[in-house]
This record gives sequence, C-alpha cells and structure tokens, in this order.
Amino acid sequence: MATMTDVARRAGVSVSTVSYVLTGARPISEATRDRVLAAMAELDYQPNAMARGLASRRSNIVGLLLPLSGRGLGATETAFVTGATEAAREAGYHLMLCPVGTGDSDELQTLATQRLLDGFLVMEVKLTDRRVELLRKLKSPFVLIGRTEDTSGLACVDIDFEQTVDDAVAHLVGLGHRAIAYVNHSEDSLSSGYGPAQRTAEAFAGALERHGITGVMVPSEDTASGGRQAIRAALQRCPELTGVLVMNENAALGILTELRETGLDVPQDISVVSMVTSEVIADLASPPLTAMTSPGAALGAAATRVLLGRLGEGASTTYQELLPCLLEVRGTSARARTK
Amino acid sequence: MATMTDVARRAGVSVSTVSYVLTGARPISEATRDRVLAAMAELDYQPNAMARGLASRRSNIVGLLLPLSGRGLGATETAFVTGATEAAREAGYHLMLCPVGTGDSDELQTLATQRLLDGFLVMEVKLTDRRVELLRKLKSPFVLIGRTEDTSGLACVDIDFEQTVDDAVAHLVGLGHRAIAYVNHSEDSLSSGYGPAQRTAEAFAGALERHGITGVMVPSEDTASGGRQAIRAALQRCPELTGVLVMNENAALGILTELRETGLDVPQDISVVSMVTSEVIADLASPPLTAMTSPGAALGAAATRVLLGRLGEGASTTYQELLPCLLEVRGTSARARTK
DNA sequence: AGCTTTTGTCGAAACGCTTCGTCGAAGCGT
DNA sequence: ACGCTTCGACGAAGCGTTTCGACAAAAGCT
Repeated sequence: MATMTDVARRAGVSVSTVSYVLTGARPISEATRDRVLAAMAELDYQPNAMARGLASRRSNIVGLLLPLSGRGLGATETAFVTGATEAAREAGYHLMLCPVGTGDSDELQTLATQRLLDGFLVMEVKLTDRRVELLRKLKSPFVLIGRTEDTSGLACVDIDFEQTVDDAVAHLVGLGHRAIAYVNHSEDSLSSGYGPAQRTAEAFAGALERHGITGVMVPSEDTASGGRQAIRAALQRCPELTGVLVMNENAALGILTELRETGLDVPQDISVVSMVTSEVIADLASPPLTAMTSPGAALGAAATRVLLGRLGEGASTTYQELLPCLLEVRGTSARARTK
Repeated sequence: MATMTDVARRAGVSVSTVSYVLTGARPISEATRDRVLAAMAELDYQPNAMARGLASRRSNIVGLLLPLSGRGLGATETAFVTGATEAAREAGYHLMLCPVGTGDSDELQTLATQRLLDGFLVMEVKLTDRRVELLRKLKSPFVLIGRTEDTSGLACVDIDFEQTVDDAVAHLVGLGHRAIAYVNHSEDSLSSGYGPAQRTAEAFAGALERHGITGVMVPSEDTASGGRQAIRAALQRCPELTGVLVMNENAALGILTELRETGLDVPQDISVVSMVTSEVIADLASPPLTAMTSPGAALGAAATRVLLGRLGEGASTTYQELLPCLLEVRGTSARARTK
C-alpha cells in the first residue's frame, strides 16, 4: 500500500506538495502537478481515509439516523435512503446507516462525540425530539427529514403535507365528491406527536371547511387489515361517503380489498386517493392507485445537499424546504356518482 | 473535546495506560482502571474514531455494496440491509452504504484501497462478478450475499433456492396439483446470469421431474403488469394449469389481479405460491399470499456475523451458509379442484 | 536597478490514538 | 536472603495525512 511519502519520493517533491496537489489547498505549478499525478498513477496510490480524517478533522461521512424498529422501512423511506446515498456519493461523501431510535440518546451522543461523522440526517422526526436537542447541544451539523414543533434555527426538509392534503382533497372535490373520509396514521402516532399525522389531520379539517364539505377522519394501523377496519368504521360513521383519502399505502390496499368485498366498486361507487405513496405500491394495486407520489429520493437528495452545504459554516440559521407529493391519477378515482 | 491525554493527566497515569484500559490489550490493575474510568466519565470522554482507526488500522466499519440502480430496493433487500445494520451494531461495528454497481470497478477499487472499510458485504451477486475478483485481488475481506458460479475460497450467505423451490412445489403437489407454472425473473436476468433466476429454473425442472408432473416456466418483469402478461402466457401454453409459483412479489400481485379478472378464483380454481416474499407484501394481497417468506433480516445478520468473524484471520477458506425461505400458508393455495 | 509582491515548494509540527520495548516493584520458591 | 518470574505502568515511536510558517526564485513596480 503506497503512502504519500512514496509518491513524494518518486516524484521528487516533498510530502506537503503531494498533499497540495491532492487537496488543491495551495497552487502548484502544472509541471510538478503532472509529475506528482504520474507518480500516484504508477503506484496506484489512494490516500488513506483515516489519516486524512484525523488530520483534517473531517471524515467525509454523514450519518443517517433512522429508528430501525418494527416492520422495517416502507418504500418511501427506502427511496429516501437511496436518494440520500446517491447525492452523498456525487458530492464525494459517504453515507453511514445509524440505527438510533429517538430513545437512544446515549448511542447518539457516543456517535456524535466520536467524530466519525461530519453531520447527520435525521429521519422519523417527532414533533418534540430529543435527538434534535442533543445534536444541537453537541454542535453537530444536522438536517431533519420532517419537522419538529419549533423549527427555528433548524434545517428541515420535509414533505409538504398541507399542500398534499389540499391537492388531494381538491382532486376529489373537483370530481364532485362532497363527503370524504381521511384514513390517517394510527391513534398511537397521533397521540405520540408524530408530525405528519397531526399536520395532515389539521390540513384535512381545513380543506373540508374551505370547500364546505363534510368528512370524517379515522385512524388506522399501517397495514392492510388496519385499512379494512378503518374504512368499515368510516362508512359506518358517514354512509354517504364517496371519497377516501388514505395516509398509508398498506392501508390503501386493504381499503380496496374491503370495498370490493363489500360490493362497492372502485372507482364507480367510491374513489380512493392514497397519499405519500410510492409508485411501486401504487402499481401493485388493482385498479392501480390514484396517489400522491411521495418524492422520496428527491427528499433524500435535497436533505443531503442541505447538510453538506451547512458543513462548512457553523450555519445555525433556519432553513426549510418542503416538497409536495405529486398527484398521479390512476385507476381509483373518478367522478362521484350522481344520486 | 477531551482527548486521551486529558484523561491520562486527570487520572494521573500515562496515555498508554488509558489506552489499555480502553482496549484491554494489556492487563491493568483494578485500582488504576477505576481511576481512569472515573476520569473518562467526568470528562465525557469518547475516543476519536479517526485517530483510533489510523493507529490500529481498522475502522470498525463495514461496507455494504449494493447496486442502487433502477427502481430501488425491494422489501427483501431492505430487510437484508436492516438486518445487517443491526447485527453490525451489536458487534460494535458500523455499516456504510456503498452504491457500487457490478460495473464500477474503479469506484470499488478506490473504496477498498482507501482503507476506510474493514470489509465488505456484497449484494446482488452475479454468477460471474467482477467485484469478487477485485476484492480478492485487493485482499479485502468480504462476504457474498448470493453466490458466484465458482464459490471455492469464498464466503457466501444465500437463500437456499433449491430447497425453497422444492418446498413450494411439494406444497402444491401435496395439494394435488399436477400442472404447475413457474413465473421466473425476466428474460434479461436469466440470460445475464443472475444466480437466483438460473438456480430456481433448474430446481423447478428437477422438482417437476421428481414428482412426475408437468409444468411450464415463463419469464416475467418484476412488476404487476409483468406478472399479468406472464400468467396469460402460461395459461395459453398450458391451459390445464392449477398451480403457479412466482418468483417476484410484485408479479405475484399482478397475477392475482389477472386471474380474478379472467374469472378464475384463487385459490379455488388455481393456487398461487409466491417465492422469496416479504410478509408485508404478502399481507397486502387479497387473499393474502401463500408464500415462501424470505429470511431477509436473518440473511443480513448472518452475513455480517460471518464477515466480522473473518476480519481477524486472513480467512480465505470456503464458507457457505444457506437459509431457506419458509412456507407460510395464507389464502392463495388450496386443494386442486378435481376435474 | 532596487524594492516589494507573488508564486511555488519545503520542513516540521500537529491530529489522537495504538503498540512495542522497557523497567521497577512485587511475588515466588528454595 | 537470593535470583527469577510475573505484573503493572511508562515513554516513545509510529500510523499517513493536513496545514502553517518560512523562504528562495520569479515577477511586477517605479
């Protein structure tokens, strides 16, 4: 394994010169630069990441904090991860997966204090999240995927839930629907202060009012059977329902099944719009789901870019970037039947 | 940020003593150990990962090589990643995502030569894979998820496809089915030497023969619509079909839809068994898919453990570990209808 | 032509840890 | 009480970079 010293010797220059060629921190004449580059090529030289990290105090690695509990990641989260990874790579950075839940403050503290990582991407953010306070205290640069209650001084990248709900409701209203159900995340998520659940709940209420239509919100587990129960509950509470908005893609599939078995045709009798949904899942359904496609990869990439941009400065200014889900009309929405 | 020197001063010992307390590389008396530990606690000391890595020549990070092309990861791959991450963490290691395709030899070479990673987990292995040769040449420890043509001298962890196909076929045969279709991966995968596609093809042929039944194999894109086409083709080529084995979970959903629309009831008229399937997707279908559940997380964990075990030694002995998918009977398989 | 500025390179001091060789002090048997 | 081993701790030499100050040589100014 060739070291910088080897390269320097071979090129007939000093070690520091080699370093400058590599980092560009100081100008080097073209002639010597060429000699150095040639020497590197001949020796198959690659700078040692650890040594570089130690000396420069930056590892070129960012950590992705994601609670790895439960059923694992959904398609949206996965897209997010891949988007972030790609963006990091393009910028010459690496991405490390850190299975750190909201609870494991100690692990996070260790991680941040070890100086292995230049910064953090924080997924699955709660409205009040201890990780945020901790990272702030430790002065680690970080970007949230999602938002806390109070985002002042923080950098966040998130789905624009308000906009997404508005668009979805507008789509249904435009098709003549006057009674809409919203199948939200679970009761637990709602009460534990999971941002998307709360924000969409409010946005839904607002949209109903704005359009002057009626509706119900029901919580649901993020599973097919959860969705089935939820839609049953919704129909019971509001039998004149002709449109359904679903937060979770798994639940959406369950709803389709339940409706079909109930003898209700989608989209003739009832329209279903799935929110924050990946294309893969949407296409899996039959008919394919009309859905608000989640910008998973784009979010990941955006978050990474913001983080990397902040690494240089001690930037603790507020920054916020919201990406809406885009409506993709497929087979589960249609004109409301006229009574 | 406290350093080891600070701790040493505070505890009234030498730096090396502190190091030995930390690593356990040499015995330290209980008395001084306690003093050192106390000093660490008081200073919130955490060893600097880079410095440690430089001095000890090991980073405690392993890389996960996964081609991040196309549609992103399926549920099985995701489970694999999370399983590997968890296992690594439990062993005090970290997991870095490396979006490196089979083609990008240069990137891999760079990565391996930088000495940032202690070893590699290689996903999506082709029957003949350039990454394998490269890593071997560079003497980087690695474990394959999947298998190459010739596995001598390599460490592999993989799904036991042969067993899985056998079990699936046995399940169907046991239910009285005598004509079975196998919906494999795409034509491209087959011809490009994608291991699972080839191995299952052979296993299927073998199982047919062994049971003395007839069957057809059709390739399919890994999408719902791909599945629909495939099952249509299969029924055309072999109208007496009563059982279907599907390699891909997305295709499986498409098949269910197609059959329903054709007027064929699942599982009354035709049974469907989905192979290498995650529970999440299986439950999404209606009826829920009888499936061979892929041991995604377990595979990831196993692979990680094997890799970490090999880090110490220059272990280039052959090692192989195959985990079968387990049959989970749900709603899509039943007794063959008696004509 | 003489003086200052710029340009290109060098040497050496970090960076924070591991690890090897060393050595005094204590423990052992006889 | 003597040499011998064992134990516990120390000091110093790396590990392979970056980065800062210094300094010739070349260039620019009047």
